[in-house]
Amino acid sequence: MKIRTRYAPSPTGRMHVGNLRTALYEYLIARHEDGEFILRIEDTDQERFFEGALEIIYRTMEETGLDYDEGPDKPGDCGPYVQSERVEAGIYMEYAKQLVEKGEAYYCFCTKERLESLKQEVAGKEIVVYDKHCLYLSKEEVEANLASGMPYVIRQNIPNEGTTTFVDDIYGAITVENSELDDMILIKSDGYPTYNFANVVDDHLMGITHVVRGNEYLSSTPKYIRLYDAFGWEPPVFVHLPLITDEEHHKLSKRSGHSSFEDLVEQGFLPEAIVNFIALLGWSPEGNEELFNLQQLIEAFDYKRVNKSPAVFDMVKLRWMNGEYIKNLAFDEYKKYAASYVKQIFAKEEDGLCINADGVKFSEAALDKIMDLVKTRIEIFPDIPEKIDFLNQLPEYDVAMYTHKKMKTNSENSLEVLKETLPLLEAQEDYSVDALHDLISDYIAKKEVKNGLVLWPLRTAVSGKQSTPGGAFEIMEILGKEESLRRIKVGIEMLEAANA
RNA sequence: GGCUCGUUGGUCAAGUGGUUAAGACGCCGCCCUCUCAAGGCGGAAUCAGGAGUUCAAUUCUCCUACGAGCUGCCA
Repeated sequence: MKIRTRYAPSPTGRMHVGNLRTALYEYLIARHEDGEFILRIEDTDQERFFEGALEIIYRTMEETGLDYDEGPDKPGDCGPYVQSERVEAGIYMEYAKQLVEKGEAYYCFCTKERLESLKQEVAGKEIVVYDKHCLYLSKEEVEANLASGMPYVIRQNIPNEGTTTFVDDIYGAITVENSELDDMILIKSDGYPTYNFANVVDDHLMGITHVVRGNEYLSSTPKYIRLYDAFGWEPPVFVHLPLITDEEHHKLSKRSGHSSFEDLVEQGFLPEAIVNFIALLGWSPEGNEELFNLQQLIEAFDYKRVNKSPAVFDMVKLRWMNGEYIKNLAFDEYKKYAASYVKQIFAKEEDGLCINADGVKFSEAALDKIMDLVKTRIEIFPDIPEKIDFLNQLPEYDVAMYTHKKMKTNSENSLEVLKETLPLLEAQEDYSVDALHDLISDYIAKKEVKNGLVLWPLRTAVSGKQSTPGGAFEIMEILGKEESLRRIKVGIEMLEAANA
């Protein structure tokens, strides 16, 4: 039989990474076996409905590459794919009534007040166990209540004796006492089904073979099993996933900065890297490889290798992985993301040219060089500005920076090097890296000193920073002759003042 | 409180009744090097605790501890 999985989010906001991983695994399980993957919108909670959430879902599926075969915007044979539309079609009520007729469910007219009175406090928490009060209403009473328009819900009738067992493909056999299972509500008083009910009905009607969902449903799954049994339906394969936590081993929260896919993208992470990273949270491939694109994940994904224990969402490793993806990006692709971060450091932009605080103009080619320099040195795009800010303006730096023990430089020999190279650089027209390299190498060779003795002062003068992406030649090439010379002269003045 | 699930280095994790208990991130060191990265090489670091089964348990069983989830007219 062909595998069919579904991703069934509620449109309540941004897509949480836990949900995204569930969607990913559902997608992967289906695609690995050449099966079908469908999208179903579970908007049965009218209060939590969030305006734009549907668009977020579509966009996220698009950006992550999780294409589905059927969904609200891709009609198939099992529509509609939005639960509120299915409510209008009367689907859930019809099935609920079937259950009532079978005695597997019943109308409940209990008021809020009565339910309140059932509340008990245990260990600081309020819990309600429904007492099946309305199960014992006579048929006449029920008819009369319904006729009078009294509000009602429909509840599942679970016996107080016996046990219910199901087998989860990851966690194995799970058994619970029926007496532990509450008579959960199937149809709410507004006529909408609860998640619990709609899920079972839709999964069956849509031919879902593998139900993949978070661990938090593990302990309520026996109730679903009883629903399948009550209908006489074959239950699907259940695949429950371990949860994802923050560094404190708590459920991911908004505060921790990794709560949603969109947050991550806004922080400068690439969708592909996010997908790759979350795929490895709760699942591992057979080999040692860790970098997988979606296609490779489809091939490698054997859901039997999903593990049981919760996983911490490690931002540090995500950053590393994102850096790997950035390094592997083709330059043109990389440029699309990086350009705005490079441009933002400059004072202004005129006629497509970036102009720095001192009026130095940077060509398109110079910008490309900057981006290239920074490509292997960042993990996320927002890392760029602070690495190249010195290009906008020579920072105020301490002369002490010219003194470097390992380079064997000090303020005296640094001054000497700058003064000696200045005329050479003034005479030089070609400021390409290669040409500068030849020029200075020649000077170094004649002077018979180590590279560092010359290049450290030059790089310092031209950048004013302890560390920079690229070396003296690269920086001079980008700054151009005029600005490079100006900065070297500034260095000479500083050193002369210090040595005086 | 009850129920359910989980526990291999700081983190992601492989693995098995007998192994020197993989690999990755991070950390540390070395090499390369004009700085920072990248790259290369190396290092420290793990089977929650206790019983039992067994010739042998990280692996099987039980208990304890700890953690998480559920216990909604939320999903």
